[in-house]
Amino acid sequence: MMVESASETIRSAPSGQNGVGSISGQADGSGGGAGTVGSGGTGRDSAAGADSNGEMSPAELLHFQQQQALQVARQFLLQQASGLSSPGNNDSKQSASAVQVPVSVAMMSPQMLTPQQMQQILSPPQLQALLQQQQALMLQQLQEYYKKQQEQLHLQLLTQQQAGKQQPKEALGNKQLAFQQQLLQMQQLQQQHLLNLQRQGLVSLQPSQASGPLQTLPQAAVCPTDLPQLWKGEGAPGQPAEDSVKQEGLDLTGSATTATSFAAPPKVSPPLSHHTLPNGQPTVLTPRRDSSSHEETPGSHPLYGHGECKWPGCETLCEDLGQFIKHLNTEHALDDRSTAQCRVQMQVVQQLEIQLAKESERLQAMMAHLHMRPSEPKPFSQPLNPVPGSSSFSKVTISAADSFPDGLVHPPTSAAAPVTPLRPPGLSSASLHSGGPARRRSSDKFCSPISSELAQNHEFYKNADVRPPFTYASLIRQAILETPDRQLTLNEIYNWFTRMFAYFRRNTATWKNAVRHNLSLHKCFVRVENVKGAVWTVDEREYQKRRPPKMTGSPTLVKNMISGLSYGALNASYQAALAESSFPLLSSPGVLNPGSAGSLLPLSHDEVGAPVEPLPSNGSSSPPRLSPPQYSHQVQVKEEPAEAEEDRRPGPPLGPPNPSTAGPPEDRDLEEELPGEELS
DNA sequence: ATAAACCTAAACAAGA
DNA sequence: TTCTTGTTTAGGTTTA
Repeated sequence: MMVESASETIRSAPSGQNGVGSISGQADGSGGGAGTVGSGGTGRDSAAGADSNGEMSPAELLHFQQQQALQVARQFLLQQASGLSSPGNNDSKQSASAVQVPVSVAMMSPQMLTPQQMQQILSPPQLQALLQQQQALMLQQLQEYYKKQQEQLHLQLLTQQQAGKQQPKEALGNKQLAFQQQLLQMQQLQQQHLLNLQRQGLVSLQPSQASGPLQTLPQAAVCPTDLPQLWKGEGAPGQPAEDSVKQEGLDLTGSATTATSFAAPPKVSPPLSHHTLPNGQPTVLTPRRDSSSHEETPGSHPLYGHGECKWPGCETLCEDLGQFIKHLNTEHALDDRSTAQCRVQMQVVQQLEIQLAKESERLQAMMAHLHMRPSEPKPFSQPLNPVPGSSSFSKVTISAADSFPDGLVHPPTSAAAPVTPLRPPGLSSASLHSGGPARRRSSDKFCSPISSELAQNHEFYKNADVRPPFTYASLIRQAILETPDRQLTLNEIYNWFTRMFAYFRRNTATWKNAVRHNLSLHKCFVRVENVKGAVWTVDEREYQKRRPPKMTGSPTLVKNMISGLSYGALNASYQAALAESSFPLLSSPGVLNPGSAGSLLPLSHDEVGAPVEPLPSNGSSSPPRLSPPQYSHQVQVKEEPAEAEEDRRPGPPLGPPNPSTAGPPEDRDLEEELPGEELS
């Protein structure tokens, strides 16, 4: 930071006194002490306005993200349901990094949100951003999760063998020891067990139709009863059954324990635990028999993609399908480990379903509350239902040998699948892609077209008290560029903010200060003196200059963008980029039609992310701050003084969401550019 | 761990 | 004197 301002810091202000400590608070009182408090750690962004609002707590934010994640998960589920039936599809989809999102989702836990936050959640831009973020996050989580799962599985398996059904992993330590001792015996037992399983019916279970997510589990969970029994016989070195509870997720064996285990309800998500084990139904294991199943699918295999084995936690590289099959048969043969993994997978799926159901419910309630009728209660319910592909994963997936692999949570690699997310009626298509939690600057980083985003969600921002996911700088720039003259007085900028965003109708002191601060701080904003005052213009070159560093080449971003589900977003981005680069005004809805750009879709991240530089940025020395704007347009200083009035109101009681929207159509400039804006 | 980009708060100065 | 506009600092958060 110093750096930037440094150059200009020549100022010789006698600031000595101000120094640090002046605690005086003449300010608007909103932020009494240092901002510290208000912003509360992480969640800050959304809290931006938090000073007074202060609604978003870190936890809430987290929840928010989780919600988004669920959404993503749901989408994946839907996708699977719809197209997946054909294994082939999978392959194609897998092109991108296989994102196994769902799992991560399963690990999330719900929390409460305040109405306001909900609004935020629904904000298109935020949603979009959130989705993107979530994807990246999920990838990581998934990987980690798988690893852990595997480890746990292993341990648990061992444990179980030793102790018998009820043993919880807690005792792992002991169990391990015991395990070592009895390892041999165990193996033998295992073999027997496996044989039994095979006999019993590795055949898959029929996807029973579960009306609710939960039901699915029980049956699906099925694990061969015999197994437990066998293990039981072994007698484990004392392990209290109590612990079992903790395992919830992994409680594979559970079934054996059946009754007992149930007794102790898992703390977290009750449903899960019990799902595990219905009476022995061989189902689970079935899948494993991969060998047979794969063979069936000619050119591809659900567990094979991108040259590597998709078995949870495996990732072994296989040159071709043949090799993969071989690998599958050797490494993932029907053994205890594979079995356990299957069970885990089952659990994962079940958890996801449950979680999804819960979150869906909540989402619906939220949307209903916000008057945004989710036209899709069905979406998720579907998954739960016995829909062919997706529906109750647990059952279907697992049971059917073939489906099984697929059932593995790996989500169809997003990228490919054109997701048709559910969009709240009220939101524009653009909103869809918008993930959510978008960090405010995200848009900036993504070079996302603020203009397009704004154009498309104009109404939304105008009416919803949601903080726009753009930086002050980008907003200011947008405001300025939207005018014919490409110049605005400070007051006009203020007006633009309040007119365009409901959010900025509050806490005026705060954001206005921020606006002024940004104008002064960023070189891209050039102040031009006029007889009647001064106007601010944008030095596009400078503006563009500051972006590259952030955005370029961030693998993560790229990933996110690719896997970003909605290519709609890409389209929007692209369009916006174009619009921004060439003619900001183009951003008007009519011009930028998402649909039309469909063909452009296949952009590389680079294209999308790369800063659009309309100007021959030779990167040469950027003229110091006051250098004349190099923006193509000559800046002609306006004569007319800004009309100040309207905004002065400290907090224009926009109380209600619909506020002034109709608002002060003060700026004629704007209206010209964004016709229809005032319409609603 | 660090730097960069952002954000918020706040002190000040100049001018109306 | 008060308010607006600008400029700077400072400190905190997030992200790469």
